[in-house]
Amino acid sequence: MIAWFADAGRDLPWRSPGASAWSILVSEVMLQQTPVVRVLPRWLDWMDRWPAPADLASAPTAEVLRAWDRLGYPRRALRLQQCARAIVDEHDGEVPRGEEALRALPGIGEYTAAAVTAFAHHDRAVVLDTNVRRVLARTMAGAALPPRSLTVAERRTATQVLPEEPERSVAWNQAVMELGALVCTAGAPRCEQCPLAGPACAWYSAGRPPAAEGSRRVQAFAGTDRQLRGQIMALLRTQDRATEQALLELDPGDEQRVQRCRASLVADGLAVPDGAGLRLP
DNA sequence: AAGTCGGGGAT
DNA sequence: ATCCCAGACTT
Repeated sequence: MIAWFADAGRDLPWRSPGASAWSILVSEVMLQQTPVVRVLPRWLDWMDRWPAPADLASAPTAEVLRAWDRLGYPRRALRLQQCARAIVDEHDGEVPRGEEALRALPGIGEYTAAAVTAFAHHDRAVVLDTNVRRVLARTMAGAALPPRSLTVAERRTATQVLPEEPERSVAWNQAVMELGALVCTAGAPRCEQCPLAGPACAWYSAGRPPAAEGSRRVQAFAGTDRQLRGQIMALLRTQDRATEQALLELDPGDEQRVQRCRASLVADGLAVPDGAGLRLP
């Protein structure tokens, strides 16, 4: 796996030897539910503009939200700035070491704390993202896809296969994630390119049986509050403010929905009232 | 354990 | 149209 990564791994800027712990943390937050190709340009601009936690901490929040652009889930941008402020206030401006201290930061959950521990501090940590879960589900459990939510069995397996030696554990984490992203993909896995194709993979050995028919039942997007909230945020990013008229035009048929979304954005701190309209905080 | 929260490219 | 993406947080 580690040899495969050395040969096939992507050359991403947050993996360069000169990348700071903060820049790696920023990349991990941006990559939460957002593909690499879309994060790349935003991350480059972001790090050029706010290279250290103190820079982001003192930036106008409206500019932070604009720089976040269309990465999605803009609450992540808000939390990232809160994270920067917490690092400045509580950790002397340095990304803290240790999963417990990292998890106490806004927007840093189990996965990101482990990823920063491994990739920024080069300490041993059980990194379990969607890619690792899928690779382990196939190779170890013989299943086409991992369970819907993270289970204790998955944590146990991931801990079991993680190399003891810290440097190797970091390389392993990086390699398994990359394998899941490039080869052991959700849709059409490229088993012919996989170093684990064969006895090393239970799913491959079993003839790649299809996933059980579990209705994933993901929330639809068109017509939801999520979509309208996104449209409102897009409006606020490009124009300085949005009038009530402009907001209502986003969904002329449902004023209730517009008002509901407007109120929820204010409640989330993503927008502030501006007369009857809205503006960025 | 289930819901909510963006957005875009692939299928 | 549906799926999927280096998840976090609330209920």
